[in-house]
Amino acid sequence: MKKTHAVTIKIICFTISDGVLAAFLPNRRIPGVLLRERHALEDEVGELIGKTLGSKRNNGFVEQLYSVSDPQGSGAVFIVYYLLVPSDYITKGDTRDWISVFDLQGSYAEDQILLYAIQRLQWKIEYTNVVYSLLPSQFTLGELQRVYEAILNRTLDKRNFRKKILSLKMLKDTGKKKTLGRARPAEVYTFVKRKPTIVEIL
Amino acid sequence: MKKTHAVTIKIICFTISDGVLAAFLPNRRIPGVLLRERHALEDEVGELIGKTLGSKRNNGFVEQLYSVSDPQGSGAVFIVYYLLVPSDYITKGDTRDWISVFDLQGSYAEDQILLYAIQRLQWKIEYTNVVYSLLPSQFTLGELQRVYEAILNRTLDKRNFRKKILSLKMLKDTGKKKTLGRARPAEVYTFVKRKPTIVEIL
DNA sequence: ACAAAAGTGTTGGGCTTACACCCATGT
DNA sequence: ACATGGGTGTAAGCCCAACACTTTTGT
Repeated sequence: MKKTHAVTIKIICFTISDGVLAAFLPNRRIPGVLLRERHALEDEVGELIGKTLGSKRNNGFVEQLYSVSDPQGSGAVFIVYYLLVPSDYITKGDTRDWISVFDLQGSYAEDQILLYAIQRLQWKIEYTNVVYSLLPSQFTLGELQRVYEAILNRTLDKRNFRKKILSLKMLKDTGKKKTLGRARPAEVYTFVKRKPTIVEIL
Repeated sequence: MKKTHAVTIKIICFTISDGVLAAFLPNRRIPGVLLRERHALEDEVGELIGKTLGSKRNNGFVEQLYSVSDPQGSGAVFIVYYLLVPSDYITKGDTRDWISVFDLQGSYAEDQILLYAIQRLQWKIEYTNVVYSLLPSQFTLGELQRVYEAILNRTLDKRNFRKKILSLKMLKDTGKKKTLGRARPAEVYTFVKRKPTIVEIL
């Protein structure tokens, strides 16, 4: 009686593309790889990211969602992660493989997993700084707000947003300014820490 | 090149014993079983609960914590759960295997996992009704409050606690009264739902 | 000059916290 | 009668949500 199992790692890659939260779903499936023998989960996650996104570096935020066994009874185990990458980081894959997640209707098998991943992400950005992994190192408060709005799928009040973010001391003012389009230049900020950090809600 | 792995399910059993949050840790280890081939995770979780606690029924709340691969590089995978059981439900195992969790000092290998499990549990009881699985079907507000205090490891204000709990509409007043020790009899309540439910925080 | 995004304060309501005394029973 | 836990209300502070106008630039 053997007790070994095929273990598959699946990763939902999120990015913000054209101001919209999108997930990488070629053929409408969440990409996965079999965990090789004598390999650690974290290493394989890195492998899979490289394979699907065409990049070896991994500076995005990764979080494990949960593990499930195959409902068909094969005994196969799936371990699901999600990942945040800035859109300019993507070098591989068809643009059409990126699905705007708030369009999906629950009609595909894996949509429940996606919906759960979105919820987890929405919770996470409320009390951590993980959005750093969706932004370039320098950005404006407007750009940051648009990232939050894309993930939360609703508009936010500009003044309240700024008050809250600045009170959390997540950001550092560079003193520089940046002009986008034909409008007043905006103050440029960077994140104090580019590592996942729980920010005090006071 | 085979791609199969030993998958071990581990369960941290929590209970409230003498007003203290305790975990079942025989030999100071988190109990586990190897996942058998062609078996689903949930079934094996039930098995493990029966084996370790000596009961086939499982009416406790179970939640998956996360999965890790063996840091030694063996490729083994561990999937960790935690479970809430009322203390009178336990029929097997030495009383001394139940460790008061706020006594532990991080000196054992698995203490980090335990600390994380406690944190998850603390979060969970703040916005769900899962404490039902630590209580008999009928109980007083005082008993409920002592469960919360045991898990959160701090005292709570009696009046504020009652206001909050009652406003959440988790409980149903039975009209009955129950007297504990030499004191005024207390109103007896039951949970409206004995299934995990997210309660509105308004 | 005008369009477009940046920047800036105040107010009201709701929630959370802190806090002290009387009540009903068992011994 | 006294010890024990049950039961109750109010006030202050804090956080969140709503809301409108001026500023600076590009065209």
